Amino acid sequence: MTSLIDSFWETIPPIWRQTRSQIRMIAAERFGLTVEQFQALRRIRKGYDSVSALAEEGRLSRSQASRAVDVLAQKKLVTRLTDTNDRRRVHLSLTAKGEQTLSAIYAEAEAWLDERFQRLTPGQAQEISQALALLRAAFLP
Amino acid sequence: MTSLIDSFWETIPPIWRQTRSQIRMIAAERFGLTVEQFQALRRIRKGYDSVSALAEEGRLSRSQASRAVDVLAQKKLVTRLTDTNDRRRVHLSLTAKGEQTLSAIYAEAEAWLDERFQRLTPGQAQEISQALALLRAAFLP
DNA sequence: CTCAGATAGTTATAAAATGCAACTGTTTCA
DNA sequence: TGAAACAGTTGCATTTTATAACTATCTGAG
Repeated sequence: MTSLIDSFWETIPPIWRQTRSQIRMIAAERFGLTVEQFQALRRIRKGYDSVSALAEEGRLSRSQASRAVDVLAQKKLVTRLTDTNDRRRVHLSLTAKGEQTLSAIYAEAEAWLDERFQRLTPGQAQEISQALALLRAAFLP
Repeated sequence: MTSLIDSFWETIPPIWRQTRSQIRMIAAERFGLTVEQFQALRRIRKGYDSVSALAEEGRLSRSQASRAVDVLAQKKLVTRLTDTNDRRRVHLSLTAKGEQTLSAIYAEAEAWLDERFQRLTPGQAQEISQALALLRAAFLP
C-alpha cells in the first residue's frame, strides 16, 4: 500500500514543475516577462500594493523589490502612486495593460491545464476537486 | 460550483510553496545546504550520474552543474569517478555521508508532512491518495 | 512645538552567481 | 592518421544579489 506521503512526493512536485515550466514559457516567449515579474504582477493584483509588502510576500529584499517594480513600471504594467496622507508610501497597482497581460497569461495557462484535465471523466474531476479541498484544509490552517 | 482549475490554482502552488520553503529551512539550517545542492543530491541518487545529465535535468548550464558538483565533492557528499572505458566521462555518486544527509532531510520533511496529514481521517487520506493518482495520470502520460 | 527615532523607498557598491566561450583531454570514424 | 565530436572544466565579462548608506517623510515623548 502506498502511503499518502509517497503519493504526495510522486505527484505534487512533478506536476507543479511541469505547470510552472509551462507558465515560464508562456510568460517569457509570448509576453516577454520573467517568472519573477509575472509573480510580482500576480501579487500586486492580489493586493500587495507597496514595495515592502511585495518584498515580504515574495521573500526578496526591499531593494530587489524596488528594482523589480521599476522594471514593471517601465514596461507600463504597473503604476506607482504616492499616498497623499503618508507621502513615504507608494501605492502600486496594475495598469490596464498589466491587467490584460496577467489575464492573458492565466488564460493560456488555464487552456493548457484544461487540456490535461480533458483526460479525466467529470466524476474523476469532481473527486480530485474534493480531495484538493481536503489537502488545503490540512496545509493552510 | 468551483472548477477543477480553480481548485488546482488555490491548492497546488501554495501547498508546494509551503513544503518547499520547509525543505529549504531544513536543508539550510540543519545541514548547511542550499536547495539547489539538495536538488542536485536528489538527482544524483535518482541516477543522473554525469555532469551533463545533471545539467539537462536541472535546467542549468554545464558550467553551473560542474561547479555545483565541485561544491558537493568538497563537502564530501558526492564522489567523481572517471569511467575506465570512456575517460571523458565522470560518474557521480553519493558518498555514505551524502546518502545519510539526503535521507535525513527527507526524514525531517516527511515528519513535517506527516504532521499536516495527522489532521486527516484515514478515509480522507485514502481519498486524497486516489485523487493524486488520477492527477498523475492526467499530467504524466 | 520640536527633534530623536522610526519608517518607506531608493541608490551605491561590494560580493556572488550566471552564461558564454575558450580550453584540456579523450574518443570516434572517415 | 587526424579532423571532428564530445565530456568536463576554467576564465572572464555581465548580471544579480545583499548590505548598508542615504533621502524624504512621519511620529510621538518631552
